[in-house]
Amino acid sequence: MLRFALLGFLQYEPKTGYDLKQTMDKSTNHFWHAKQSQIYSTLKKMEADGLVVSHPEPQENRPDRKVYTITDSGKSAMQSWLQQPVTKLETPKQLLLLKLFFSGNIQKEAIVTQLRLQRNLHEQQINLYKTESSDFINQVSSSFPELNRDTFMWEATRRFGERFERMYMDWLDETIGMIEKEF
Amino acid sequence: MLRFALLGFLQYEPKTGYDLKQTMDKSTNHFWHAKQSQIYSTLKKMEADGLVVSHPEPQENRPDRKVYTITDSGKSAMQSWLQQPVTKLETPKQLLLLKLFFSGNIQKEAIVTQLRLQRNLHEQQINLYKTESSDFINQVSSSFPELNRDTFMWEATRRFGERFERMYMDWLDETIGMIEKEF
DNA sequence: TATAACATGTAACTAGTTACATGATTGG
DNA sequence: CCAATCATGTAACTAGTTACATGTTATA
Repeated sequence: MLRFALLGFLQYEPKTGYDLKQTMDKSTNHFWHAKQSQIYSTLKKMEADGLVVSHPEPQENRPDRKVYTITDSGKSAMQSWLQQPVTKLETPKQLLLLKLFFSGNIQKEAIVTQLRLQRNLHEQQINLYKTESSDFINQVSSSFPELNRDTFMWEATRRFGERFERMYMDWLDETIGMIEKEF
Repeated sequence: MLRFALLGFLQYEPKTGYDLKQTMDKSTNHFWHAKQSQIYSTLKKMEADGLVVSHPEPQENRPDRKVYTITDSGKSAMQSWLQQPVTKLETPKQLLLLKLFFSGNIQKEAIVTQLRLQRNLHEQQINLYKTESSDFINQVSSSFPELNRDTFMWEATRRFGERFERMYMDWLDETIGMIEKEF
């Protein structure tokens, strides 16, 4: 599926594997991420499949930049993927919940410490959504008003992130409270 | 990580790969799942690593049941895993958000249809949490009061699921509303 | 009559992670 | 002087999915 994330970004403009990593880290990171090495190898396969083409851009004292451009075939693959309905729920793997599920014989204090640590992490994350992510989207939408339908969607995913973190923190607070009282 | 899910269940009683699949599907499915084939191959590796041992149980007209029992080494591996803090946030891959992120050029109606379909799926899921999951936990906790610390944790993960689905539905409703009005 | 439940697994594949290798430039 | 940024990639690995293979018994 990473290929569709990459195609999505290449629809805006040609980019290198390195650029794509930066872009993903700044934008889709909270619902789609990839390591640099996976991006490089996926781009290679995508070129073999005719979804993108690469052109080397020579540089001094650096490896050439390898700039990937989406092809017509890539564009239509992307559009048909976007049209396809998502008919199943995703049940992503959540390490913390797995650990908690089997923590019946762990001391109260250790569990509370574990959950408080998570609470801090989620608090940091919600702040990022409210500041950095929000600022970035506002900046693009005021600089490029023609992208308003795109930024609308970016904002929708940002709102999801914010709601998710809020929900997670509320659940942690509730659970920590219950453990302290009842466990 | 699947190994720890399997070890967790084997702490209660010896089980076959087939049993473990049934158990996971009924309990941890919303935060940890695996295919039957992955469970079989993971158990094999776990036996090679000394975390479990298997004993064949002959049956008539059926393949032998291969019953796995957790070893002392498996028990201590599980306990030390449970003690380890989770220090990073997980950012699981979410296909729907990825698709939505790149849906700026898709017709309004197609997006709304996509999101309404999701809404139905999440509504079904929240109902499962409120009925089946809840009933199962209540049943175990009244039949086996000695497992009350375990069922407390199961219930905590169930509440997470319920809150997650509630949040997801609220976000979908908000987003559908905004698309209908502003997009 | 067919399909679900029981019960095992292998093989081939895709996806993703970790570690390694190279090497210049810029900023603290 | 050290770390970060720029820029590419390969190799070995772990994790997970899909498809195949086998065969009985109970239920609808």
